[in-house]
Amino acid sequence: MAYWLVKSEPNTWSYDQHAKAGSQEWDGVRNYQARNHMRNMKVGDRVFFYHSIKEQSVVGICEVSAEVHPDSTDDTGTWECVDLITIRPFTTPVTLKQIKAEPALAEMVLVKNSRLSVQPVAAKEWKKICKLGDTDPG
DNA sequence: GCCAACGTTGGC
DNA sequence: GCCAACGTTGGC
Repeated sequence: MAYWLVKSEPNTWSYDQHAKAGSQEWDGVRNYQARNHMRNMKVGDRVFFYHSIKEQSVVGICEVSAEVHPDSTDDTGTWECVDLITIRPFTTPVTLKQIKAEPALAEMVLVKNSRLSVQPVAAKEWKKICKLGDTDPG
């Protein structure tokens, strides 16, 4: 099983909104690197949900509920997306500040390339962040 | 609100 | 195919 991280501005689409929506397309991604990561996602992979801009913290865990398929909001046929379903919110959201302060997380894509909206997460990083958030990693 | 970093576009 | 210009993102 692989681990990932997706980003969203909570003003545009928040973890709570996604929780209410159930299994839901992760649409609107218009970046080739991000799309390529989504192409590699498998059903059951775990995904961190990160709130950018205002909150700047990892707020919850999702699971891939459908493999990559055409993005219904794109009529050019260029862009694809997966479906995600929320699993559990973090007991304590883990802030970007905490992540940057943690040497074991210095190599995270979130730190190195803050603009990439869909990114891989190493198993070690996954465990570490779950621990920081006092949340079950499974 | 500013600005740095990154990705994309388009002229040559 | 290169590179300058532009737009967008997101941390500060």
